[in-house]
Amino acid sequence: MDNHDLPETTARERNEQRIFEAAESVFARHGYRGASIQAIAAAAGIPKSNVLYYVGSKRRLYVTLLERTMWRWNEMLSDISVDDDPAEVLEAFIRSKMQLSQTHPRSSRLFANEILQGAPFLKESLFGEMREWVEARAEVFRQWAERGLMDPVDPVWLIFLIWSATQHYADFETQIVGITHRDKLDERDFQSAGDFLCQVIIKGCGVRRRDGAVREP
Amino acid sequence: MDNHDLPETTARERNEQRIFEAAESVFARHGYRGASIQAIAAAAGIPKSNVLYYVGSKRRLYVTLLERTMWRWNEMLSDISVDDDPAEVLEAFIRSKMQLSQTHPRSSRLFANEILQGAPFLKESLFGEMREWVEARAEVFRQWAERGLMDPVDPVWLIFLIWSATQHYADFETQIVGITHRDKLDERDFQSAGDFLCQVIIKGCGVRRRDGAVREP
DNA sequence: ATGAATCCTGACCGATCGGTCAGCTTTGGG
DNA sequence: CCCAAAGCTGACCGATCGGTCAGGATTCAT
Repeated sequence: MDNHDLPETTARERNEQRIFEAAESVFARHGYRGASIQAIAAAAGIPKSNVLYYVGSKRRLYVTLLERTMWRWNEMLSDISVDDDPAEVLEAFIRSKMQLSQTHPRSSRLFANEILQGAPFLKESLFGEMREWVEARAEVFRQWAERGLMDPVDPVWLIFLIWSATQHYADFETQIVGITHRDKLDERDFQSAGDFLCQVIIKGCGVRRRDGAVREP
Repeated sequence: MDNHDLPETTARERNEQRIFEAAESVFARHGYRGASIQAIAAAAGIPKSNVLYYVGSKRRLYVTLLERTMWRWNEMLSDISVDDDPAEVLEAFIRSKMQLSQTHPRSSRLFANEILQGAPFLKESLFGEMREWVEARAEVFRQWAERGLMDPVDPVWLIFLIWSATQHYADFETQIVGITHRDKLDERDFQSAGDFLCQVIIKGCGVRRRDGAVREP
C-alpha cells in the first residue's frame, strides 16, 4: 500500500502536487475545520475519493502542508554570527521574509490560520524548533547591542516586529488591496514596502555601520 | 417578532451577550465556515435552538460581530491634525492599537479570519470607511514630512506597519506564548512591547520634536 | 498475453451541519 | 386571575461532512 521509499510514479507525483496546491489554497482561506475535502477535490479537478486515495485523511493532508511550510520557513538566515554586519543581516532578514510573503502567500495564510486556532497541530513539537531559531538570532542581536552596533532593543520583540510586518503583506493582502485601490500586489509594491521596512526598522534600532558612523544620509 | 426599537428585555440582553461572547471566541478560532452553531451554543451554555431564536442565523450573527468590531476600530485617532505633534500622535496610535490587542484579542482574531478568507462579508461596504480613515491619516503624515517633522516615508506603509505590529500580539498570541515560554501575555508584556514599538517606529521614521531637535537620548 | 500492482471512482456510511417548527413554559400588564 | 407576548427547546429536515469500500480501469514488468 505505502511505498514511500520507492521512486514515486509520475501519476502519484502529478496528482499529489495538484492536490497540495488546491488544499493549501482552501486551508489558507477557510482554516482546518472550514475546509472540506470536497472543495479541495473540486479545486484540484479530481474526484473526492481520489483525493483521499492519495492523502489518506484530511488531518494527514493538513499536517503535511504545515510541515512543508515550516520547513521552508526554517531555512531562512540559517547562518548568521556576531561578526556579520547588523544592517546587512537585518536587511537580508526583512528581504527574505518579504520574498516568502510574495512567492508563497498561501503558505503564510495557512500558517496564520493554524496559529489563530491555537496551533493545535504543531503545539510544542514544531514550536520547539522555532524557539531555538528565535533564541539563537536574539542572542546575536543582543551581542550587537553590547558592542554598540545597535540600540539595546529587545531582540525578541524585534524578531516579532519583522515577522508581523512582512507576513502582513501575505496574510492581509485582501485588506491592503481593498484599501489602496489596487487589483493585486505586484513586484513594485513588494519592493517599495521592503524598502520602507528596511529603512524604518534599521534606523529605528539605531543600527550603525561597522566603522561606528550613524547610518544617516 | 422583531421589536428592536422597544427597550430590550433583560433576558434578551443577558442571553445575547453570552451568545456574542461565545460566538466571537468560536469564530475567531475557526473562522466562519469552521465555526458551528452547536459549538457556540455549547460555549454559551445555551441550547442550539435558543441561540438561533435570538440571532436568527449564523450569517447574521457573524456580520453583527464583524460590524461591532469595525465600529470599535474606527473610533481610534478620530481627530488628528497637521498641527499635532507627530511623536505624540504616533505614540497614541501605537498605544491605542496595542490596547485593543490586549483588551479585545478575539475581536482582532475574528477580523483577521475574515481577511484571510478574502473578506467576503465586508467587501467594499466597510472597506470604504477604512480607506477614508487611512487616506485622511496618510495625508497628515505626508504634510508632517513636507514640514520636515519626519522622514518622507510612505505614510500608507507606515500605517500598515503599525497595524501589523500591534495586531500581531493578538492574532499570533499563541505563537508568542509558545516561543517565549510564557503562560500568557500579561500587562507588563504589552507595556514592554508597546515601548519597543514606539521607540523603534518613531525613531525609524526620523520624527523630530517641534523645536527641530532629533529625538535621541 | 498475463497477472499483480497501482490507479481510480460511484455508492454508501454515520455524524454533523444550518435551520425550521410545533408546542411547551415563563413573564408581566390589565 | 387572565391571557397575550416572549422565552425556550426537543424533534426533525435536507445537505454536507470525513471516510470506507467494492470493484472496474490502467499500467507494466515478465
